[in-house]
Amino acid sequence: MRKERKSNVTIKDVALRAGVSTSTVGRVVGNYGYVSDETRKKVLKAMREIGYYPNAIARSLKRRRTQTIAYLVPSITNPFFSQIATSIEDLASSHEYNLILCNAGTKADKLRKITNMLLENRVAGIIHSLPCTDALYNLVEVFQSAHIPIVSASGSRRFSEVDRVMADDVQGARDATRFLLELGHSRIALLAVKNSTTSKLRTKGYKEAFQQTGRKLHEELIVEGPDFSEDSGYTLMKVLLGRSKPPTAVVAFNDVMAVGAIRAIKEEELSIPEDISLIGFDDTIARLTQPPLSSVALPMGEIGRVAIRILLDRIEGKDTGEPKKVVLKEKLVVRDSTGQLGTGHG
Amino acid sequence: MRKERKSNVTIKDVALRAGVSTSTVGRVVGNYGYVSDETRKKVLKAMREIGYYPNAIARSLKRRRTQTIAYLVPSITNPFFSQIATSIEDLASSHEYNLILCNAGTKADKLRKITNMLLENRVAGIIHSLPCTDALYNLVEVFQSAHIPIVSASGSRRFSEVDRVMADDVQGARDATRFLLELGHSRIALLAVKNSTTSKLRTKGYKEAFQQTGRKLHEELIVEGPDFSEDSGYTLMKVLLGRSKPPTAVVAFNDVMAVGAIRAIKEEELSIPEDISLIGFDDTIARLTQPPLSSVALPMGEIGRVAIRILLDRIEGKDTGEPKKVVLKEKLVVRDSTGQLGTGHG
DNA sequence: GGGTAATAATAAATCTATTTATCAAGTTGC
DNA sequence: GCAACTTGATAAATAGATTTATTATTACCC
Repeated sequence: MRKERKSNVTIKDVALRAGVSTSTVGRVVGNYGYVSDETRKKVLKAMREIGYYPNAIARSLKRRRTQTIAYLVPSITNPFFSQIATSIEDLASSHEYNLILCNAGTKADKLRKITNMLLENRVAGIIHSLPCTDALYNLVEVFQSAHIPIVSASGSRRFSEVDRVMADDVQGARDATRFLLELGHSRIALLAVKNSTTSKLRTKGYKEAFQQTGRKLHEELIVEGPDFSEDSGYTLMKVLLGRSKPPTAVVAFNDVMAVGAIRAIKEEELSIPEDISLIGFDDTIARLTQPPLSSVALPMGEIGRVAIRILLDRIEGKDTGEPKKVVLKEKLVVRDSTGQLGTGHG
Repeated sequence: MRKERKSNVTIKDVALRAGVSTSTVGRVVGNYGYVSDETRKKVLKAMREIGYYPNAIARSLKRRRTQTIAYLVPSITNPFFSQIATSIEDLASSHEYNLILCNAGTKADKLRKITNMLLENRVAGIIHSLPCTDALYNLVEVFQSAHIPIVSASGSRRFSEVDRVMADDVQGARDATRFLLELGHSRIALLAVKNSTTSKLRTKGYKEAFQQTGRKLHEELIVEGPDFSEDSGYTLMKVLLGRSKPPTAVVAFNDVMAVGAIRAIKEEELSIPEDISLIGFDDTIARLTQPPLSSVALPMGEIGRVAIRILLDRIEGKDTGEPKKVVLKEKLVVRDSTGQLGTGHG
């Protein structure tokens, strides 16, 4: 014989059962105002007995705010975003906020629809990792004028009126390149990607490393692929290896492209790191490659945590200052794909 | 000079502007009852002019139901779950439902907290991919008695009163094993995992393949690791290769363990597939291994789609029948890690 | 004991959209 | 011409919790 838990038990029923007014029950539930210990006990007992749990909808309506925030991503299957999502969810949940996850995809229509949905649902704030598009412009404008805070977590950097948290791609690429330079390499290739803001920043960091160490930069070793795929990495690496003066080290835009590069290198019967050193970016599948790949890890967890903290401060009015811009360090994780120049037999 | 979009524009303001009653506006927005074309136009015009968008909270309160469903997973970073999440989100969104994503982790407390949160927020239904635990029992019981539909999407199979959608692990493992048997292998190892229901089912399928083809099963080639990690795969494979009669083919519980196995095999200077054929499960990173791994693909997208369809039918009362159990086919994707027995030089 | 303050509890208003009951006006039927 | 019906719009009740204004009670001090 189990207790039937009806969803329509209200504060009124509790009040009736406890023999007090609804407002008194409200004060017990909401933990505000004056309630004597005796009354509180009575009320709590009644609540347990009839299986009451508060209605968040009604509460939101009255309070004119919800405990819901949204996180918008291009694609949740991308581990980069899902890790940010995890850390956001974690902190949000411990502050009693619910997270709506929105897969915005790449179509403008979808994002417009999501924008409306979030407005109608009166979300308390949003975090996004979206690239700059017209639909994002629209979203930012609409939420700004509705005074709902927005934070970009490794999303578009273009809106100076929005709080932004991002990884320092320049520094990450610089560190990776310097590491290779210090190992004695100077013919260091960069596998980049066309039309990518991040790629441009990493290229900048790559160049800075040469400047800072006073070493000669070989412009022709910067090659650009059409996308972030393994194939792209493979093709670029093939081209480099086909040249009369191939590189002795390579920085790839991400781990997946690095995997493509590994395939190309092995096909030419060269070995890593003896003949060629290789560094990836993202540190997602780097542990699993053969040999395990040195890779620049992005602080996904930290990006999410900082973003949600800023957002909560904005929501709760603890921070009314100017829009923030937080830049977080990237960190090179050294594994077995990088080695001193000249240890090879090439 | 941009139009200030205030969040507190109500149906009342629209009514005032259009010169009609609030109920009339309500009928236009909600698209019910009698409204003359002329009046409708007037109202729509007023809505546009003052930037009105309906308040989903108030609507939910009155209608006594929300357009929100929840998807519960152990960890969203796992690509298996994030792919299911994507397909759920997709269909939910096109049916005007919002998705709350809940990372339940492994702690019972967290799931209990989520359970309460979802109840308080009056979600219309939930889908989960959670393993069987006490906290899940509690969740199922609570939602059942509140008459909120639940669907298990590749989660616990134990609740016969809940709709369940799952992949056919027996069939997947059977097909993979048969494929190897047909290539001439008979010493086929299985890298399993302790205390895993899925592992037990795959072991069953593995055994069935031998029975069906009338081939001799080597019990000693079924080995169990403590978890699903790469290390676990590596260690198990090392043990197998150390034996006097090592296997000529291996079925690994998942792709990550297969990567571990690859590492072990290469360490012994053996090659794939010449000396040893290898099949993984999940088809997540299989494209990226060296050589590209043959792997049993699970129908994540289909699982999500079927689950959300069932859930929506339950929510909208279109399906009031007995709990369903839908079993979906797994599909072996053949790449380069599998070959005919005896082509090797071992 | 009267006056002030602090404490407890209540009644009633509020939040916004939906929906029912109601009313007014116009149409049809006999 | 009056009842019955359809159409179009309105007023008011409703959903469930919060909050303000209000009343009742107790405590304390001179």
